[in-house]
Amino acid sequence: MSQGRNPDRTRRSERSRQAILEATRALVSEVGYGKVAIETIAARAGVGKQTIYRWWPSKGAVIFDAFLALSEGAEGQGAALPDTGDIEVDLKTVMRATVAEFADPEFEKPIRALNNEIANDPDLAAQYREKLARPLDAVKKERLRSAQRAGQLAAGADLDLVLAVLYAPLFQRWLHRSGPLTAEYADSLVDVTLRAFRP
Amino acid sequence: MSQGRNPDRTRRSERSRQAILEATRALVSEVGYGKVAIETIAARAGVGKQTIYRWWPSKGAVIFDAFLALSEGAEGQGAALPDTGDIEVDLKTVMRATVAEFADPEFEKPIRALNNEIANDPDLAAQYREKLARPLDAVKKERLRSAQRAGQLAAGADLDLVLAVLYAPLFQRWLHRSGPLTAEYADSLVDVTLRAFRP
Amino acid sequence: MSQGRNPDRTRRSERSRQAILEATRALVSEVGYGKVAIETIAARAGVGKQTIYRWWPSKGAVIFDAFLALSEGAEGQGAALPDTGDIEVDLKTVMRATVAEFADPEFEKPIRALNNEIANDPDLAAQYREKLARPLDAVKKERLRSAQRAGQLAAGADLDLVLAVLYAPLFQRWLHRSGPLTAEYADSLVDVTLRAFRP
Amino acid sequence: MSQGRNPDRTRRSERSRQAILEATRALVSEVGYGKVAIETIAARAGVGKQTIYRWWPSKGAVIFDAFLALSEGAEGQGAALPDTGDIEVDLKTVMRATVAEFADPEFEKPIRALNNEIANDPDLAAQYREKLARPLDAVKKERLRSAQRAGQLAAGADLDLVLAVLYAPLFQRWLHRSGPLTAEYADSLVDVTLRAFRP
DNA sequence: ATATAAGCGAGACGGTACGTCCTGTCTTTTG
DNA sequence: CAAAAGACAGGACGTACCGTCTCGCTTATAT
Repeated sequence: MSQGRNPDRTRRSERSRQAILEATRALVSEVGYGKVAIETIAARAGVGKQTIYRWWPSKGAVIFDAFLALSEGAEGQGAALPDTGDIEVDLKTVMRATVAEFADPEFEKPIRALNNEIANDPDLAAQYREKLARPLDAVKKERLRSAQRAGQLAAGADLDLVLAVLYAPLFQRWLHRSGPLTAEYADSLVDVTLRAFRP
Repeated sequence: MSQGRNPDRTRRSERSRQAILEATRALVSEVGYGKVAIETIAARAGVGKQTIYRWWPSKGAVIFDAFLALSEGAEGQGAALPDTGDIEVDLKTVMRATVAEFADPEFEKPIRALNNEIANDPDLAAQYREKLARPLDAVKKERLRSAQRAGQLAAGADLDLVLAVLYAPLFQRWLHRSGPLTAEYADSLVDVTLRAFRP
Repeated sequence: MSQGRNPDRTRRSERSRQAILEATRALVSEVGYGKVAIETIAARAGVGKQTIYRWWPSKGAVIFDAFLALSEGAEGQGAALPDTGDIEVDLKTVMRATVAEFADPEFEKPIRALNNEIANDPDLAAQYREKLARPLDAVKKERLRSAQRAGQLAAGADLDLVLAVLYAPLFQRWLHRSGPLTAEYADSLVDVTLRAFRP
Repeated sequence: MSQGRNPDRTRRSERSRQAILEATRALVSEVGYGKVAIETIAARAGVGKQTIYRWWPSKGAVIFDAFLALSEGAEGQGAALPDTGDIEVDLKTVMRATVAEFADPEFEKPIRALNNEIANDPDLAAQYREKLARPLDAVKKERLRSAQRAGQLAAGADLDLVLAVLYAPLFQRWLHRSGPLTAEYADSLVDVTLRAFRP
């Protein structure tokens, strides 16, 4: 199906849309989720408030979109996980990177903001799963399937469960600040997972 | 938060304190976390706003206290986990109960509210860990240690990690609504965990 | 405002013009002057907002035109005042009719709206005087001149002043609601005027 | 029974009330009635918007109060009209002063604003009549009664009607800008009135 | 037993932000 | 190719709460 120009007949201003998302990103990073006001976004974006309310149902939706849009390009490029042939090595590489990302104070506020929206709005959660989580998981599962083929992972393993065991503890530790996010922790999660799902 | 050791120290009105916590619980259940206003709590509790501000630093702290107080009794009573001698059976019992609790629509809003506070306020997160999570974890670890002694669990297993692998996937699925909370899911988490940490 | 002498000059849509004026009249009657919005007029008239802005400089001008247009026909027809030969009788007839008109709740809102525009916009006031007040006054003065010729009114009387004494008290009483608008009041104004200007 | 402290003691801030009225007066004079915004009044007065909405039902009421308050002192002092014994001389003095006042461009905007409110809000009109118009009329009627006693005015004259004939034409000329406000016009109104109501 | 001071209910205050409405301009689409 | 449809930046509306600040009143020591 040809991509083409957008045949949809909305008269929506792309310029304003971009300005709003950009201003939102900037403000969330600067003052944190709770203190971002629609009025401030509008002012910063040089946009009338109505233009925001016309296209988004809530502040949460704007913030969500702002960061969703940000990640939409990345996902296409970093399409595949490393595959050295050794699943343990590769997972540790990936998990350590994830740990580092979470630990980066720069991303702290935006990620918490995004998470907040997801946790409190079922609609946004659904969007998140479909547009962000699922594609990212697909990439990871691809690598896991490769490991299954290589006999490094149980053939019958439920890959969603594998991912949950791998990532959920890390996520929870970050969310509740219940412990330090270290490379060691990343490694031990990989170890546990591989032990649980070895052939 | 909940008052100090010496109750004679202050002239704080216990009646007002209870009314505030009770009103807060009711309001969170009725309208959800985001829409609870201090003014509404005060009105519902028949209390001046200042009485709230005098004793709690933020709305989050009130909500947090409201539910912390609720759980404070429970923890003492249900002190120990079942111990039939079979760790798999016992964990499945406990996990299924947890799943049921999360799935209960009645507790949906309060637990999300509480989680919200924890995720966004490091101070409350610390309190949560110390007053709620740690005691509950201690009880579970006790049962795990019993399993270690019985040779059903690796002797050297990091029990915090065991609990993380057991509970975090469930928590994340609930938080992000990424799947149904079923007894089957509970069971598979127990299976995975025991496989990862068998002697 | 109402269109120029040469109708071929512009490509203005007469259909739209009529629809706008009609919608304006309806809305003023329904919700009163203060609450009539250009957007509502446009919607009701099935017209783009721009079509209103293209031809009128302000909301006041539209409202003014709407009622000016309404009176434009009437003035030509009811060209002359009754002339029974007795100025007192005739003036009382006319004044009682005026009182009745003002007292009609149906015309309350439109007349107040029109007056509002006149009182607050010098340009509209000038138009009003020229297009509405002057012609109407001319008709009345004609009758007064007839009375002068009949020796019922001082020959040198300033007819503008006569009309002012006759009508201004009535107008003010209506505008400020400072008293009831009755036939008796109409009569006493005629009596006073004739006393002041008898030959 | 001792009077004591004021029992209907509201907690209303007199300071804020004054600041609001003062700011309103200033703004009406500066930008005219139509462009005064509640938000601007609040900002100028250093007051929260709610403090205005708490005590006044509408913008009109604030503006009305602002100018009512202004006139409240004056009325007590300038209690009596001049009484030289010659009603014609005294009325001309007073009417010329009134004409001068209306002609003063300084008072143009406030008086028009006040009139606007009265013309469009029956409640404010009632207040106006009672608090401003009636007391002022009472003073004038006192002088007219003195003239009746001196045989310069018909004993049975309806004094309200006398005042209407005297003032209404002037008021209407000012409101609709239908002619210049001159001393000559003032004089001729006095002449007409005295002719109509001579003994 | 009495003053005295803290805590209390109440609620006004200066503010910030909300979400809606309308203005007057500009752009796109349609008949 | 004119006009409807309607998006846009801007800004005021009136409401809801924030967190602070008196008010009088009650109550519970600490003289």
